[in-house]
Amino acid sequence: MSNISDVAKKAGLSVATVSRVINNHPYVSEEKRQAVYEAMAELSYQPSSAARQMRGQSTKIIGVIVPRITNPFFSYLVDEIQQIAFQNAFQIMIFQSNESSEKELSFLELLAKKQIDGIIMCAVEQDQEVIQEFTKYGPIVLCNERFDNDQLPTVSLDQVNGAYLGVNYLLEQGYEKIAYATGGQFEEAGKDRDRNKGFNQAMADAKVPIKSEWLFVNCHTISDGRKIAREISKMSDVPEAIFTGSDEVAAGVIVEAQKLGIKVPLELAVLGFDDQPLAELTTPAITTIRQPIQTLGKETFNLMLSLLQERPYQIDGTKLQMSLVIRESA
Amino acid sequence: MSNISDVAKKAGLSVATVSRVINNHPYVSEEKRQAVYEAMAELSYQPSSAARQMRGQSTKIIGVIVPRITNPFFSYLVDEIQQIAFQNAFQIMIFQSNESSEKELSFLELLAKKQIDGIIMCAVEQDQEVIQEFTKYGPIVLCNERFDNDQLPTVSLDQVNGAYLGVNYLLEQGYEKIAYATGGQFEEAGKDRDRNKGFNQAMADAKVPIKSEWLFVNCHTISDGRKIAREISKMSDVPEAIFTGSDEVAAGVIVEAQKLGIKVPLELAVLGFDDQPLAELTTPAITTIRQPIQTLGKETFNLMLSLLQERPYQIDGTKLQMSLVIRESA
DNA sequence: ATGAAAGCGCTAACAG
DNA sequence: CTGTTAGCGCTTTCAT
Repeated sequence: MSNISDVAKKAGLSVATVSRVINNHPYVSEEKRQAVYEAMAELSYQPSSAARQMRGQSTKIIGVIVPRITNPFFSYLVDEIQQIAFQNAFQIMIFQSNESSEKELSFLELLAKKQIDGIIMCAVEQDQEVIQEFTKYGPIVLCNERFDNDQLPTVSLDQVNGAYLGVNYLLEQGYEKIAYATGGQFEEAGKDRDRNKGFNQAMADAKVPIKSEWLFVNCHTISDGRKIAREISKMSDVPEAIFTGSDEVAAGVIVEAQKLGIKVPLELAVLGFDDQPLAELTTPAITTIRQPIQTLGKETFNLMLSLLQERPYQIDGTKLQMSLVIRESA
Repeated sequence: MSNISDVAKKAGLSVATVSRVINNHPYVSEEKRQAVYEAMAELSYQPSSAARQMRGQSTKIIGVIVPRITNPFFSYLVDEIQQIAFQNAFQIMIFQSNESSEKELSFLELLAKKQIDGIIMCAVEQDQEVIQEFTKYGPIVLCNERFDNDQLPTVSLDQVNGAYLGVNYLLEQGYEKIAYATGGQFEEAGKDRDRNKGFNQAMADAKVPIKSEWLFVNCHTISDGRKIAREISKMSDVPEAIFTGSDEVAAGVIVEAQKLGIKVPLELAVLGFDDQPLAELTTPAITTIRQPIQTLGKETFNLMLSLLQERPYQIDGTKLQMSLVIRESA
């Protein structure tokens, strides 16, 4: 590997001039600039990123924390972020927090070590104060997660509205006995609180009571969905419809319900969330709430970029709307 | 951020000693070692990775190239690799080549820039010589891809056998009019050539002729699968079964076929590949060839690690067997 | 067993 | 416009 002084020697110039050319500084004559380019090409020179980093420059790497990459919602989100990062000459480093706050902390520390320029958090396990503390090392932006008093730069979708949209649709279809599967604990302040709020609000607006037996917590996977279907099948008072937190859960409910002889949507209407590819694969296909993942990813990265460059950025919220996709399951 | 000399000062020792402690060198008295640890803790000192890299040390980052992370096969593979990388204190950097050889090349160059220690290629777009060239900068291991005369360290599954297994099962079920959807071009030397070989072999062994109209090339997605179903429905001579290159394609075929009134598996048996979660979601559920992704990921990373540490590693091929998972679609 | 000091490759004053 | 030079934080001889 050749270094900057090899290039300088070859071009018959000083390292400073070479450095200036690399960094597109003004005040270099066109003639010498060309000479440097030639020398770089001949030596197939690549500036050492380590050395540049040490000089306090950026790493051109953004960390992205997700709970788990195998969840299609996140793999699509990461895909989007990575595409536009690549266009901007950034690499991204994916971290899976696996709902472990220690793991998350170890990723945050990479920012302190200056191994990455910034972090996009699509999952958060720490308290706000802890995260806030790390912002002094570099920008941290929250993506589709938020704290109630958001001090941190955040791009998020209106989950309250998303849930309201879904539950309200169920209500409009005439369903009143509505079950709900949340990814969190159905707590005031915990995970998925915004969706819970939307659910509560829609039910309250329609003056339909919520039945606590029909509340399923901590549901994320296909097999969680299957479990729900089994539980429902054993109930004496069964719900007519269920609003789930993801298409995967919905798919699980549908598949298992049918195995148990429960007709969907006739005996149990199922509403998904996300609009993942698999939503079209089940029979019946899943009616769901579409989250604009592409725009979400794009806006998040743009916000990160503007923070890095210390220029203002206005998020275009109009493109971040949830929408209802009606198929067959509800 | 405090640096090594802050720690040295605090501990009343030299930077050299601190460095020795950090790197677990011998010849440091237990007493001073403790003093250093204390000072590090008090200052919450983190060695700068940039500085270490510049000293020719490793980055503790492995790059992983996949075609696209949204493909569940790869997201599960990456998940597995990342889990065991984390256990070994490595970070992984995911690159999506999107079937573009320029993109792939730009990732390979990160190895030359010493920004990463090694590369795991789960997709390859370059010629072998090009890749070989980069091995002088660090280890490159192929994962589930291979060249015919493999010079490069490789962990791969027996795709010939996998395909043979599937097609043979179809044959055993009495199907003779068998269609085949490959991810490549059905060429002797191109992509998916091993599976093609398995297909050809199984058909030849059973003395069943291959019909070229029933060969579909370049199929990867659900919508590719749908397209196939539509084409089949228009044929005058229709196949009785189809062997696909992935569960996604199979799912697309199934969903669209049923929409068109073709009964699966009665009128068209469908065989998938991978055993992805979605294989259980369609009606009928997909009969498929299971690839041992977890073991594949683990063996690949272990091989990389051994290369990095320049010690030998024997891949345990017995755990890398394909298997047939019989469900309902064939 | 410990410390002083020489770089690793690069950028950014500073001087011309 | 261009060159000289002092570090960035760390590891590693080479002394002691």
